[in-house]
Amino acid sequence: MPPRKVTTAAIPTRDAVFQSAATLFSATGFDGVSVDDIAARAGVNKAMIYYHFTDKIALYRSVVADMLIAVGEKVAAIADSPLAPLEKLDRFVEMFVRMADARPWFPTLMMREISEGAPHLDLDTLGHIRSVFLGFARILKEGEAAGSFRAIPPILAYTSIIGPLMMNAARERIAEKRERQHLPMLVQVSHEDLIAHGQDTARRMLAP
Amino acid sequence: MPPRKVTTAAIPTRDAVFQSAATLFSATGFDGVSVDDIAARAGVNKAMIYYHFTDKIALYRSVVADMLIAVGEKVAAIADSPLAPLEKLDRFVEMFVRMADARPWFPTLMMREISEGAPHLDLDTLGHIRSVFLGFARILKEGEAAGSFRAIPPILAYTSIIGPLMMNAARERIAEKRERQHLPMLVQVSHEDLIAHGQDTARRMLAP
DNA sequence: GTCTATAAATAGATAGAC
DNA sequence: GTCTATCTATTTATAGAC
Repeated sequence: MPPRKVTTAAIPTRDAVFQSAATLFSATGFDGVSVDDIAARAGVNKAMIYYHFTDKIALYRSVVADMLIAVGEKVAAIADSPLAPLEKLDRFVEMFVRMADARPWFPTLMMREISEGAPHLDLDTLGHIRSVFLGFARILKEGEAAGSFRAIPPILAYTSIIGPLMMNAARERIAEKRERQHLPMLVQVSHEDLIAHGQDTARRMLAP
Repeated sequence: MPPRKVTTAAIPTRDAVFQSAATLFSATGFDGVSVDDIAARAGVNKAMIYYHFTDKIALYRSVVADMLIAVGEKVAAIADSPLAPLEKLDRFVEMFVRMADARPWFPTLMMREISEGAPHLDLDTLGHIRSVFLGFARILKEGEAAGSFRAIPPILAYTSIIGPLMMNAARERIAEKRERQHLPMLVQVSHEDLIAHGQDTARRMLAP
Protein backbone atom coordinates (compact mmCIF):
# COMPACT_ATOMS: atom_id res chain seq x y z
CA MET A 1 0.00 0.00 0.00
CA PRO A 2 1.52 3.36 -1.00
CA PRO A 3 1.73 5.92 1.79
CA ARG A 4 -1.43 7.99 1.81
CA LYS A 5 -0.85 11.71 1.63
CA VAL A 6 -3.25 14.27 2.93
CA THR A 7 -1.28 17.18 1.57
CA THR A 8 -1.15 17.02 -2.21
CA ALA A 9 2.30 18.16 -3.18
CA ALA A 10 1.53 20.60 -5.99
CA ILE A 11 -0.79 23.27 -4.59
CA PRO A 12 1.57 25.93 -3.24
CA THR A 13 -1.05 28.10 -1.56
CA ARG A 14 -2.80 25.18 0.05
CA ASP A 15 0.51 23.77 1.27
CA ALA A 16 1.60 27.10 2.68
CA VAL A 17 -1.65 27.29 4.63
CA PHE A 18 -1.22 23.74 5.85
CA GLN A 19 2.33 24.31 7.08
CA SER A 20 1.42 27.57 8.74
CA ALA A 21 -1.57 25.98 10.44
CA ALA A 22 0.46 23.02 11.67
CA THR A 23 3.06 25.27 13.24
CA LEU A 24 0.62 27.69 14.83
CA PHE A 25 -1.89 25.13 16.08
CA SER A 26 0.89 23.25 17.83
CA ALA A 27 2.20 26.41 19.43
CA THR A 28 -1.06 27.69 20.92
CA GLY A 29 -3.77 25.14 20.16
CA PHE A 30 -7.00 25.37 18.24
CA ASP A 31 -8.53 28.27 20.14
CA GLY A 32 -5.23 30.08 20.54
CA VAL A 33 -4.81 30.66 16.81
CA SER A 34 -6.89 32.89 14.59
CA VAL A 35 -7.48 32.33 10.91
CA ASP A 36 -5.89 35.73 10.37
CA ASP A 37 -2.71 34.51 12.05
CA ILE A 38 -2.58 31.44 9.82
CA ALA A 39 -3.09 33.50 6.68
CA ALA A 40 -0.46 36.06 7.70
CA ARG A 41 2.18 33.44 8.45
CA ALA A 42 1.40 31.61 5.21
CA GLY A 43 1.64 34.87 3.30
CA VAL A 44 -1.73 34.31 1.66
CA ASN A 45 -5.07 36.02 1.85
CA LYS A 46 -7.45 34.86 4.55
CA ALA A 47 -10.19 34.10 2.06
CA MET A 48 -7.92 31.51 0.46
CA ILE A 49 -8.11 29.40 3.59
CA TYR A 50 -11.85 29.10 3.16
CA TYR A 51 -11.35 28.38 -0.51
CA HIS A 52 -8.93 25.50 0.04
CA PHE A 53 -10.38 24.20 3.29
CA THR A 54 -13.97 24.19 4.42
CA ASP A 55 -13.45 26.07 7.67
CA LYS A 56 -11.07 26.39 10.60
CA ILE A 57 -11.94 23.06 12.18
CA ALA A 58 -11.58 21.18 8.90
CA LEU A 59 -8.12 22.66 8.48
CA TYR A 60 -7.22 21.64 12.01
CA ARG A 61 -8.45 18.10 11.46
CA SER A 62 -6.52 17.72 8.25
CA VAL A 63 -3.36 18.72 10.11
CA VAL A 64 -4.00 16.17 12.83
CA ALA A 65 -5.07 13.44 10.41
CA ASP A 66 -1.93 13.92 8.33
CA MET A 67 0.27 13.22 11.34
CA LEU A 68 -1.74 10.35 12.71
CA ILE A 69 -2.03 8.49 9.43
CA ALA A 70 1.71 8.74 8.92
CA VAL A 71 2.46 7.46 12.42
CA GLY A 72 -0.16 4.73 12.17
CA GLU A 73 1.37 3.41 8.95
CA LYS A 74 4.85 3.33 10.46
CA VAL A 75 3.67 1.48 13.55
CA ALA A 76 1.81 -1.06 11.43
CA ALA A 77 4.91 -1.58 9.29
CA ILE A 78 6.99 -2.26 12.39
CA ALA A 79 4.39 -4.63 13.84
CA ASP A 80 4.17 -6.52 10.52
CA SER A 81 7.93 -6.78 10.06
CA PRO A 82 9.81 -10.04 10.71
CA LEU A 83 11.82 -8.51 13.57
CA ALA A 84 11.93 -9.97 17.07
CA PRO A 85 9.54 -8.30 19.57
CA LEU A 86 12.40 -6.64 21.45
CA GLU A 87 13.66 -5.16 18.20
CA LYS A 88 10.18 -3.98 17.29
CA LEU A 89 9.97 -2.22 20.63
CA ASP A 90 13.24 -0.42 19.92
CA ARG A 91 12.06 0.55 16.47
CA PHE A 92 8.81 1.88 17.88
CA VAL A 93 10.63 4.20 20.26
CA GLU A 94 13.04 5.37 17.58
CA MET A 95 10.23 5.92 15.08
CA PHE A 96 8.34 8.05 17.56
CA VAL A 97 11.31 10.32 18.27
CA ARG A 98 12.18 10.67 14.57
CA MET A 99 8.59 11.44 13.72
CA ALA A 100 8.48 14.13 16.37
CA ASP A 101 11.67 15.53 14.87
CA ALA A 102 10.31 15.57 11.32
CA ARG A 103 6.95 17.02 12.44
CA PRO A 104 7.80 19.14 15.47
CA TRP A 105 4.18 20.07 16.00
CA PHE A 106 3.01 16.49 16.49
CA PRO A 107 3.74 15.88 20.21
CA THR A 108 2.54 19.22 21.48
CA LEU A 109 -0.61 19.05 19.43
CA MET A 110 -1.44 15.54 20.57
CA MET A 111 -0.66 16.33 24.19
CA ARG A 112 -3.10 19.16 24.05
CA GLU A 113 -5.83 17.14 22.40
CA ILE A 114 -5.37 14.36 24.95
CA SER A 115 -5.44 16.78 27.84
CA GLU A 116 -8.62 18.37 26.53
CA GLY A 117 -10.46 15.15 25.84
CA ALA A 118 -10.06 15.64 22.10
CA PRO A 119 -12.93 18.12 21.67
CA HIS A 120 -11.85 19.16 18.17
CA LEU A 121 -11.46 15.68 16.72
CA ASP A 122 -14.15 13.77 14.85
CA LEU A 123 -14.67 10.02 14.95
CA ASP A 124 -12.44 9.44 11.89
CA THR A 125 -9.52 11.14 13.59
CA LEU A 126 -10.09 9.28 16.83
CA GLY A 127 -9.97 6.11 14.76
CA HIS A 128 -6.49 7.09 13.57
CA ILE A 129 -5.38 7.54 17.17
CA ARG A 130 -6.73 4.13 18.03
CA SER A 131 -4.88 2.58 15.07
CA VAL A 132 -1.56 3.76 16.47
CA PHE A 133 -2.34 2.23 19.84
CA LEU A 134 -3.57 -1.04 18.31
CA GLY A 135 -0.36 -1.38 16.31
CA PHE A 136 1.64 -1.01 19.50
CA ALA A 137 -0.60 -3.48 21.32
CA ARG A 138 0.09 -6.06 18.62
CA ILE A 139 3.82 -5.78 19.25
CA LEU A 140 3.20 -6.16 22.96
CA LYS A 141 1.00 -9.21 22.57
CA GLU A 142 3.47 -10.94 20.28
CA GLY A 143 6.32 -10.37 22.71
CA GLU A 144 4.21 -11.63 25.57
CA ALA A 145 3.34 -14.83 23.69
CA ALA A 146 7.01 -15.34 22.85
CA GLY A 147 8.00 -14.90 26.48
CA SER A 148 10.05 -11.78 25.73
CA PHE A 149 7.75 -9.46 27.68
CA ARG A 150 5.89 -9.79 30.93
CA ALA A 151 2.14 -9.18 30.93
CA ILE A 152 1.18 -5.53 31.40
CA PRO A 153 -2.10 -3.81 30.58
CA PRO A 154 -1.36 -2.47 27.09
CA ILE A 155 -2.62 1.00 27.89
CA LEU A 156 -0.20 1.32 30.81
CA ALA A 157 2.72 0.16 28.69
CA TYR A 158 1.69 2.53 25.92
CA THR A 159 1.38 5.64 28.07
CA SER A 160 4.57 4.74 29.93
CA ILE A 161 6.52 4.75 26.68
CA ILE A 162 5.00 7.60 24.71
CA GLY A 163 4.31 9.83 27.72
CA PRO A 164 7.97 10.59 28.38
CA LEU A 165 8.74 10.92 24.66
CA MET A 166 5.93 13.43 24.22
CA MET A 167 6.97 15.41 27.27
CA ASN A 168 10.56 15.60 26.10
CA ALA A 169 9.53 16.64 22.61
CA ALA A 170 7.34 19.35 24.12
CA ARG A 171 10.28 20.42 26.30
CA GLU A 172 12.32 20.80 23.15
CA ARG A 173 9.76 23.21 21.71
CA ILE A 174 9.90 25.22 24.95
CA ALA A 175 13.69 25.30 24.79
CA GLU A 176 13.58 26.72 21.25
CA LYS A 177 11.14 29.35 22.36
CA ARG A 178 13.29 30.35 25.32
CA GLU A 179 16.30 30.57 23.06
CA ARG A 180 14.45 32.95 20.76
CA GLN A 181 13.53 35.05 23.78
CA HIS A 182 17.09 34.97 25.15
CA LEU A 183 15.95 33.39 28.41
CA PRO A 184 18.12 31.04 30.50
CA MET A 185 18.37 27.73 28.65
CA LEU A 186 16.90 24.46 29.83
CA VAL A 187 18.99 21.30 29.99
CA GLN A 188 19.01 19.81 26.50
CA VAL A 189 18.74 16.12 25.72
CA SER A 190 19.94 14.89 22.33
CA HIS A 191 17.66 12.75 20.20
CA GLU A 192 20.12 9.88 20.39
CA ASP A 193 20.13 10.04 24.20
CA LEU A 194 16.36 10.26 24.25
CA ILE A 195 15.99 7.23 21.98
CA ALA A 196 18.51 5.22 24.01
CA HIS A 197 16.80 6.15 27.26
CA GLY A 198 13.33 5.37 25.90
CA GLN A 199 14.44 2.01 24.59
CA ASP A 200 16.24 1.12 27.79
CA THR A 201 13.30 2.13 29.98
CA ALA A 202 10.83 0.22 27.80
CA ARG A 203 12.95 -2.92 27.92
CA ARG A 204 13.35 -2.69 31.69
CA MET A 205 9.63 -2.12 32.15
CA LEU A 206 8.68 -5.13 30.04
CA ALA A 207 11.43 -7.53 31.15
CA PRO A 208 9.84 -10.76 32.48
CA MET B 1 5.74 25.52 58.14
CA PRO B 2 1.96 25.49 57.82
CA PRO B 3 0.65 24.70 54.34
CA ARG B 4 0.22 27.90 52.43
CA LYS B 5 -3.22 28.45 51.02
CA VAL B 6 -4.00 30.59 48.05
CA THR B 7 -7.73 30.27 48.44
CA THR B 8 -8.85 31.84 51.68
CA ALA B 9 -11.54 29.59 53.06
CA ALA B 10 -14.21 32.07 54.04
CA ILE B 11 -15.12 34.03 50.90
CA PRO B 12 -17.90 31.98 49.32
CA THR B 13 -18.18 33.93 46.09
CA ARG B 14 -14.46 34.05 45.54
CA ASP B 15 -14.17 30.33 46.26
CA ALA B 16 -17.01 29.49 43.90
CA VAL B 17 -15.25 31.44 41.17
CA PHE B 18 -11.97 29.71 41.92
CA GLN B 19 -13.48 26.22 41.80
CA SER B 20 -15.38 26.97 38.62
CA ALA B 21 -12.27 28.41 36.99
CA ALA B 22 -10.14 25.44 38.00
CA THR B 23 -12.61 22.99 36.50
CA LEU B 24 -13.20 24.88 33.28
CA PHE B 25 -9.59 25.88 32.61
CA SER B 26 -8.51 22.27 32.95
CA ALA B 27 -11.23 21.11 30.59
CA THR B 28 -10.55 23.51 27.73
CA GLY B 29 -7.55 25.61 28.64
CA PHE B 30 -7.06 29.32 29.07
CA ASP B 31 -8.32 30.39 25.67
CA GLY B 32 -11.06 27.79 25.57
CA VAL B 33 -12.93 29.28 28.51
CA SER B 34 -14.74 32.58 28.63
CA VAL B 35 -15.20 34.67 31.72
CA ASP B 36 -18.93 34.33 31.10
CA ASP B 37 -18.61 30.54 31.33
CA ILE B 38 -16.76 30.78 34.64
CA ALA B 39 -19.34 33.12 36.09
CA ALA B 40 -22.25 30.95 34.91
CA ARG B 41 -20.81 27.76 36.38
CA ALA B 42 -19.98 29.50 39.65
CA GLY B 43 -23.50 30.90 39.81
CA VAL B 44 -22.18 34.42 40.30
CA ASN B 45 -22.26 37.58 38.26
CA LYS B 46 -19.45 38.16 35.81
CA ALA B 47 -18.53 41.47 37.33
CA MET B 48 -17.74 39.68 40.61
CA ILE B 49 -14.83 37.94 38.94
CA TYR B 50 -13.22 41.28 38.24
CA TYR B 51 -13.99 42.37 41.76
CA HIS B 52 -12.30 39.39 43.41
CA PHE B 53 -9.55 38.86 40.85
CA THR B 54 -7.77 41.42 38.75
CA ASP B 55 -8.52 39.89 35.38
CA LYS B 56 -8.79 36.58 33.58
CA ILE B 57 -5.07 35.81 33.53
CA ALA B 58 -4.67 36.62 37.23
CA LEU B 59 -7.46 34.17 38.01
CA TYR B 60 -5.80 31.54 35.86
CA ARG B 61 -2.44 32.04 37.55
CA SER B 62 -3.92 31.77 41.00
CA VAL B 63 -5.43 28.42 40.02
CA VAL B 64 -2.10 27.16 38.72
CA ALA B 65 -0.12 28.55 41.65
CA ASP B 66 -2.46 26.91 44.15
CA MET B 67 -1.79 23.50 42.66
CA LEU B 68 1.93 23.93 42.20
CA ILE B 69 2.60 25.23 45.69
CA ALA B 70 0.72 22.30 47.21
CA VAL B 71 2.61 19.78 45.11
CA GLY B 72 5.94 21.48 45.73
CA GLU B 73 5.44 21.33 49.49
CA LYS B 74 4.57 17.65 49.39
CA VAL B 75 7.62 16.81 47.29
CA ALA B 76 9.87 18.78 49.62
CA ALA B 77 8.38 16.97 52.63
CA ILE B 78 9.12 13.62 51.03
CA ALA B 79 12.66 14.62 50.09
CA ASP B 80 13.31 15.90 53.63
CA SER B 81 11.87 12.83 55.34
CA PRO B 82 14.12 10.17 56.91
CA LEU B 83 12.93 7.48 54.46
CA ALA B 84 15.24 5.46 52.26
CA PRO B 85 15.57 6.75 48.66
CA LEU B 86 13.60 3.83 47.24
CA GLU B 87 10.79 4.57 49.67
CA LYS B 88 10.89 8.24 48.77
CA LEU B 89 10.53 7.31 45.14
CA ASP B 90 7.44 5.23 45.94
CA ARG B 91 5.99 8.05 47.98
CA PHE B 92 6.61 10.51 45.17
CA VAL B 93 4.63 8.39 42.70
CA GLU B 94 1.82 7.82 45.16
CA MET B 95 1.67 11.49 46.10
CA PHE B 96 1.39 12.48 42.47
CA VAL B 97 -1.52 10.13 41.78
CA ARG B 98 -3.36 11.15 44.96
CA MET B 99 -2.86 14.80 44.19
CA ALA B 100 -4.26 14.29 40.71
CA ASP B 101 -7.23 12.57 42.31
CA ALA B 102 -7.85 15.41 44.76
CA ARG B 103 -7.35 18.06 42.08
CA PRO B 104 -8.54 16.45 38.86
CA TRP B 105 -7.68 19.54 36.85
CA PHE B 106 -3.99 19.54 37.77
CA PRO B 107 -2.54 17.08 35.24
CA THR B 108 -4.54 18.27 32.26
CA LEU B 109 -3.78 21.88 33.01
CA MET B 110 -0.07 21.25 33.39
CA MET B 111 0.08 19.11 30.28
CA ARG B 112 -1.44 21.91 28.30
CA GLU B 113 0.88 24.54 29.73
CA ILE B 114 3.88 22.35 28.97
CA SER B 115 2.69 21.68 25.46
CA GLU B 116 2.19 25.39 24.84
CA GLY B 117 5.49 26.52 26.27
CA ALA B 118 3.79 28.02 29.31
CA PRO B 119 2.71 31.28 27.67
CA HIS B 120 0.26 32.18 30.43
CA LEU B 121 2.62 31.72 33.35
CA ASP B 122 4.72 34.43 34.93
CA LEU B 123 8.18 33.94 36.45
CA ASP B 124 6.78 33.27 39.92
CA THR B 125 4.69 30.39 38.65
CA LEU B 126 7.56 28.97 36.62
CA GLY B 127 9.56 29.05 39.84
CA HIS B 128 6.94 26.84 41.48
CA ILE B 129 7.23 24.36 38.61
CA ARG B 130 10.96 24.32 39.05
CA SER B 131 10.60 23.70 42.80
CA VAL B 132 8.69 20.49 42.14
CA PHE B 133 11.40 19.28 39.80
CA LEU B 134 14.20 20.25 42.17
CA GLY B 135 12.56 18.33 45.02
CA PHE B 136 12.46 15.25 42.84
CA ALA B 137 16.07 15.77 41.74
CA ARG B 138 17.15 15.81 45.40
CA ILE B 139 15.60 12.39 45.93
CA LEU B 140 17.37 11.13 42.83
CA LYS B 141 20.74 12.50 43.87
CA GLU B 142 20.51 11.03 47.34
CA GLY B 143 19.64 7.61 45.95
CA GLU B 144 22.50 7.82 43.50
CA ALA B 145 24.98 8.70 46.24
CA ALA B 146 23.67 5.82 48.35
CA GLY B 147 24.08 3.40 45.44
CA SER B 148 20.34 2.70 45.30
CA PHE B 149 19.88 4.32 41.89
CA ARG B 150 21.96 4.35 38.74
CA ALA B 151 22.92 7.71 37.25
CA ILE B 152 20.33 9.15 34.88
CA PRO B 153 19.91 12.76 33.72
CA PRO B 154 17.34 14.03 36.26
CA ILE B 155 15.14 15.55 33.60
CA LEU B 156 14.83 12.19 31.81
CA ALA B 157 13.98 10.39 35.02
CA TYR B 158 11.47 13.09 35.88
CA THR B 159 9.60 13.09 32.58
CA SER B 160 9.70 9.30 32.48
CA ILE B 161 7.88 9.11 35.80
CA ILE B 162 5.41 11.96 35.64
CA GLY B 163 4.74 11.69 31.88
CA PRO B 164 2.84 8.41 32.18
CA LEU B 165 1.05 9.55 35.34
CA MET B 166 -0.13 12.72 33.65
CA MET B 167 -1.26 10.89 30.54
CA ASN B 168 -3.24 8.40 32.58
CA ALA B 169 -4.84 11.13 34.64
CA ALA B 170 -5.80 12.90 31.42
CA ARG B 171 -7.19 9.62 30.09
CA GLU B 172 -9.36 9.42 33.18
CA ARG B 173 -10.86 12.81 32.40
CA ILE B 174 -11.58 11.63 28.86
CA ALA B 175 -13.23 8.49 30.19
CA GLU B 176 -15.52 10.56 32.41
CA LYS B 177 -16.45 12.71 29.47
CA ARG B 178 -17.25 9.70 27.28
CA GLU B 179 -19.36 8.24 30.04
CA ARG B 180 -21.40 11.43 30.23
CA GLN B 181 -21.87 11.29 26.47
CA HIS B 182 -22.78 7.58 26.49
CA LEU B 183 -19.93 6.72 24.16
CA PRO B 184 -18.11 3.35 24.25
CA MET B 185 -15.96 3.26 27.37
CA LEU B 186 -12.19 3.22 27.46
CA VAL B 187 -10.28 0.64 29.45
CA GLN B 188 -10.13 1.89 33.03
CA VAL B 189 -7.08 1.65 35.30
CA SER B 190 -7.60 1.91 39.05
CA HIS B 191 -5.53 4.36 41.06
CA GLU B 192 -3.99 1.49 43.01
CA ASP B 193 -2.91 -0.22 39.79
CA LEU B 194 -1.58 3.04 38.44
CA ILE B 195 0.45 3.68 41.60
CA ALA B 196 1.80 0.14 41.64
CA HIS B 197 2.74 0.32 37.97
CA GLY B 198 4.37 3.74 38.33
CA GLN B 199 6.39 2.63 41.33
CA ASP B 200 7.46 -0.58 39.65
CA THR B 201 8.45 1.16 36.43
CA ALA B 202 10.38 3.84 38.32
CA ARG B 203 12.28 1.24 40.36
CA ARG B 204 13.13 -0.75 37.25
CA MET B 205 14.27 2.35 35.41
CA LEU B 206 16.56 3.43 38.24
CA ALA B 207 17.88 0.03 39.29
CA PRO B 208 21.70 0.03 39.16
C1' DG C 1 -7.58 31.37 -7.83
C1' DT C 2 -7.08 35.69 -5.52
C1' DC C 3 -8.40 39.93 -3.43
C1' DT C 4 -11.45 43.76 -0.68
C1' DA C 5 -14.88 44.73 2.28
C1' DT C 6 -17.94 43.59 5.59
C1' DA C 7 -21.41 40.97 8.14
C1' DA C 8 -22.53 38.61 12.57
C1' DA C 9 -21.19 36.79 16.77
C1' DT C 10 -18.51 36.69 20.84
C1' DA C 11 -14.78 38.03 23.76
C1' DG C 12 -12.66 40.74 27.88
C1' DA C 13 -13.43 44.47 30.61
C1' DT C 14 -15.71 48.49 33.05
C1' DA C 15 -19.02 52.29 34.63
C1' DG C 16 -22.31 53.15 37.71
C1' DA C 17 -26.68 52.10 40.36
C1' DC C 18 -27.92 49.72 44.55
C1' DG D 1 -20.40 43.05 47.72
C1' DT D 2 -23.53 42.51 43.93
C1' DC D 3 -25.99 43.52 39.73
C1' DT D 4 -27.37 45.76 34.87
C1' DA D 5 -25.98 47.60 30.85
C1' DT D 6 -22.65 48.57 27.66
C1' DC D 7 -18.16 49.70 25.27
C1' DT D 8 -14.49 48.05 22.43
C1' DA D 9 -11.86 44.74 20.13
C1' DT D 10 -11.46 40.52 17.93
C1' DT D 11 -13.14 36.45 15.70
C1' DT D 12 -15.15 33.32 12.15
C1' DA D 13 -17.02 33.45 7.90
C1' DT D 14 -18.89 35.12 3.41
C1' DA D 15 -20.36 38.07 -0.62
C1' DG D 16 -18.83 39.78 -4.66
C1' DA D 17 -15.38 42.12 -7.80
C1' DC D 18 -11.44 40.85 -10.64
